[in-house]
Amino acid sequence: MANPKKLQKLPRSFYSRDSLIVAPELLNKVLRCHDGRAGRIVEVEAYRSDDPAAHSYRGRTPRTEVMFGAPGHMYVYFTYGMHWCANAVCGPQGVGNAVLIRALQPIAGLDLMHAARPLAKNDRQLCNGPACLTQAMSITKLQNGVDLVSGDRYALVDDDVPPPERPVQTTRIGISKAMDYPWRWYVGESLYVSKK
DNA sequence: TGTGCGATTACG
DNA sequence: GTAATCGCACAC
Repeated sequence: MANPKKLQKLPRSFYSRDSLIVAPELLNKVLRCHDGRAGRIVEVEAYRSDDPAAHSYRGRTPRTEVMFGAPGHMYVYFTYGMHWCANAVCGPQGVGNAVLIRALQPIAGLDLMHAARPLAKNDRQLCNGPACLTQAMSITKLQNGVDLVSGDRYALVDDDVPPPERPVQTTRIGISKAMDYPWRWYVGESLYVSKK
């Protein structure tokens, strides 16, 4: 990492704000696994309970229980019969905000990532999509609800690389509702985003 | 109890 | 362009 001596977990207060605020600030933060795997967040999308595209839009259900829980926890959902996607729960508890992590630039433990995701033909294909990065980082339903602040298996950390001054902002990918909301952000210079 | 559909990916 | 694949949410 850029500054190994300055690594601090994002505090609970970071997550307790609206996901529209948190999402662009998560760019360039680091998702770290206890076994050494780590990747820099280069693409995110915000979801909210007043947002027709959000899982939380129709209220609390068994699936979205974590999304309505305390901020700073990981909301992992299953989709298309085979894929897992990871979010950071944001906003006040009970509201249903989250930020979907859509792509990482792998920065450590790349050998372990390749082992966990053998279909990736190169480093760029390890984490360039929401379901790709969960494979590379071994995130499944077992991680649904883990605490990113006080837990020791997965954490989001700040290594003093600031978010980009001018992140690229676009509409979100792969949704069929609220398609006009410009709630996707990515690092424009990054080679590791899912789509440009 | 039944059914349509994904916050996707990989391959032809 | 499209098959793969299954749990969930909601209709019946």
